[in-house]
Amino acid sequence: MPKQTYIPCLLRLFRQYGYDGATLSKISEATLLGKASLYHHFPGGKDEMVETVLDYIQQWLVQNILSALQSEGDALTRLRRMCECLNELYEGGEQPCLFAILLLGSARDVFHDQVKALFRTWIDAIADVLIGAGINQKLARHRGENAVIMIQGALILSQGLDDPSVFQRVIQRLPEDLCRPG
Amino acid sequence: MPKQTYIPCLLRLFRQYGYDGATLSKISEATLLGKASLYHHFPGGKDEMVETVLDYIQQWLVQNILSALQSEGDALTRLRRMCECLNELYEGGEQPCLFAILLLGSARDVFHDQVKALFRTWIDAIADVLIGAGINQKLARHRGENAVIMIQGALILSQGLDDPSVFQRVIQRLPEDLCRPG
DNA sequence: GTCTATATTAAGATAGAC
DNA sequence: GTCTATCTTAATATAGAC
Repeated sequence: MPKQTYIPCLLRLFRQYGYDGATLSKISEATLLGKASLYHHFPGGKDEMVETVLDYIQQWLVQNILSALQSEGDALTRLRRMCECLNELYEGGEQPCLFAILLLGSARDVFHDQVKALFRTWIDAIADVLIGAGINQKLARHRGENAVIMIQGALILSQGLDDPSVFQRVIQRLPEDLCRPG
Repeated sequence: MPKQTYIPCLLRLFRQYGYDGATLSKISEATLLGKASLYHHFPGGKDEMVETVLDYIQQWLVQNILSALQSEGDALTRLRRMCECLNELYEGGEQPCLFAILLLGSARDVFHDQVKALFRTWIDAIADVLIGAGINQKLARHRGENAVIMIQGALILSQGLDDPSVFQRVIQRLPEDLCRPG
């Protein structure tokens, strides 16, 4: 099987156990591949697996989140489409964000630049929608950051309270919060 | 030295490397204690070290955060005092939150109940301040959650963008945001 | 592309001397 | 309370057959 096959499985493992906790043994078991086979697909080991998953998420971000933000309709509609995408990505708040996991594990330095770039892209895309809706540039930038902050925070608290309704409530109200005047 | 001596060092290590990344070798090096000495102080190994640090943070939370929230003055003043405490705890946004680290590592299940209880206590204390300021119970509860969400999210994004000013901006505006009418 | 087998290193943990 | 030395297990990684 081509290595793309294993991306969903790898994503699941890294989200469940974190970077350090997702051992090759667990990965071998979950993918039904021997360790040697894993190194055939990913010569760089676990780091290359994470890179591959991050590349996949970047693609997904462009084709879903950014696509929603640049779609037809007014700002509110587009932000709502983004939130529908997020609900899928994070499985209704039951799955954590890989970015946060990578930032809080021992491999922070390895993936930091890529995560930073992804955060920037995402924030800029939200800010652009708000600027298009007549909000001034500085405020739009802050609200773009706030959107990501609310999403990341809601995911943490949903995990912490073991209650995905926290995430649900946040993404329900987020689009209108972002569009509110001044 | 009594084991309390090593708590700040352990907290620093767990925040820097995460639960899985903070190995006994690193801990041994940082504390200047041999591994056998570490097991003398913490017979339960790394889990007991984390428990000890969590107990310390719980104490700190009661004596600083909760104390600020239950101090003299109006709601706005008390929430500002809380934010001053948070600025200290998270070193201006440069340090991540241990709760998030534990929730996103492989030891999630071990510490989940304690982290959950700490989140609940914190949220309840914020909600009580807002109820005292005339905000209705359900809204106060949501705003208490939102406060923790904003703080956790701001810490993640500060790490991600490598820019603590994100956290600074959030805790600056948080008290007034929480107190705003309806 | 996958396997078995194995090498190498590091992690968690303990025994027993001082 | 701390040490040296050691043990056991597990983690990353590779060699070489099929």
